[in-house]
Amino acid sequence: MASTPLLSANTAASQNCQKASGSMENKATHSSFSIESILGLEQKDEGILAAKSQRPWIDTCNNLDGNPQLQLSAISCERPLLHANNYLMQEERVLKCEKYFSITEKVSYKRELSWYRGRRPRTAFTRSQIEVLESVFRVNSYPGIDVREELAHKLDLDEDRIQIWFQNRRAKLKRSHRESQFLMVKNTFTSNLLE
Amino acid sequence: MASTPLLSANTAASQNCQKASGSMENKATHSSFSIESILGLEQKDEGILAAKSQRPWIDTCNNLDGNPQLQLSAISCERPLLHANNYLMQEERVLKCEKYFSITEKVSYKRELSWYRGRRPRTAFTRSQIEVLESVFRVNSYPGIDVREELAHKLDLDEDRIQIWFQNRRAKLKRSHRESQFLMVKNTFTSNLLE
DNA sequence: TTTTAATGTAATGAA
DNA sequence: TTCATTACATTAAT
Repeated sequence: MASTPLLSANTAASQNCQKASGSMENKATHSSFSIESILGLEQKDEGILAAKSQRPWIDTCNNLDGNPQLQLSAISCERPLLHANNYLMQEERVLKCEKYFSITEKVSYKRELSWYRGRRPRTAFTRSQIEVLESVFRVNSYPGIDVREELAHKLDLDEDRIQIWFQNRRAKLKRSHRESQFLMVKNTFTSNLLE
Repeated sequence: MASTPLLSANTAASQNCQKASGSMENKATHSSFSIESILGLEQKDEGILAAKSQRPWIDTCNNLDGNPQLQLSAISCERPLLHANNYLMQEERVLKCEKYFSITEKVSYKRELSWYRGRRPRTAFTRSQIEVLESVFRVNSYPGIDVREELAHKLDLDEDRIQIWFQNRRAKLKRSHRESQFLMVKNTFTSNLLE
């Protein structure tokens, strides 16, 4: 086992490209990588000051405290900075903010945290909601805005949730198709070898 | 919950316009939609001939038996049927299948089970592998594809394992921070009560 | 029992 | 929109 902790690497190659998960081409530059590429590039820009809120679930914070500083600091970091220092600072800020919530407004500690992380709390669809969505998906995997609005109303969900659900569902279908295609090819290939 | 499956809708409005995600204007025509708009458009294309199997560890089954029936029944079910009946049937099939394995090929009954359950056998990282992973994690908890490939090569692991490990490691870090923060809140709260 | 590898999927951003 | 990747909840192996 190589005991070199991979931290002594160096030289060049500071690209941040992400490989397509599941593809096996491009072993290009399998040589070494720089410290900079590990600590990587934090070229995270801040597209702050957007006009309309892209994160409606954060707005609930507005009537809970009069300290915009807290929201900004919590929202501004797109990438949740999980490494040591920044991460802790982040958490502390969230904590301070939490003091401004009343008991009743405080849904749960975890939920607040994810809010201030700037990420929408994960929606848990009910079984019946899934059933309806699936039944619609079977006949139309590309519902227009009208269908989505109708679904949103009938299922008591945001239209955005519907849209995202169909996007993810299409991705899942595509994945499963890829999978079955692969198996077919593989089986054909191996059976050709055997006969 | 509305039990009407939304398939009985009707009349007009068959546009397929996509709303800008995140905007909340234009509630135009929030009325109903036609069957045609649901059934519509099935313009499914298939980007076929994609490369990699999503469950490569199942492929090893090929050289262990000449009974594709077993593989098919095992693979075809996405959710590995964890409830009573199906699960038991599954186990019996695995047992029968196992007769075809030679001693050397038979790793362990449990391992076979997890294969046929469609779940990857749990990877047991060595201590030295963990050490390297941890040392990299300390400086960068979001390694790019280049770093992951490098790690995979040096540690003799699949790149997928590296990726999953970092995902779980990030989740663990988050959890521990949550917990310590929670303790801090509780302590602050109680000490405020006491003074 | 606890820890953690593996899985499924909602959410996000880039192209 | 797709696509890759993330967070997060859950399952299950150790």
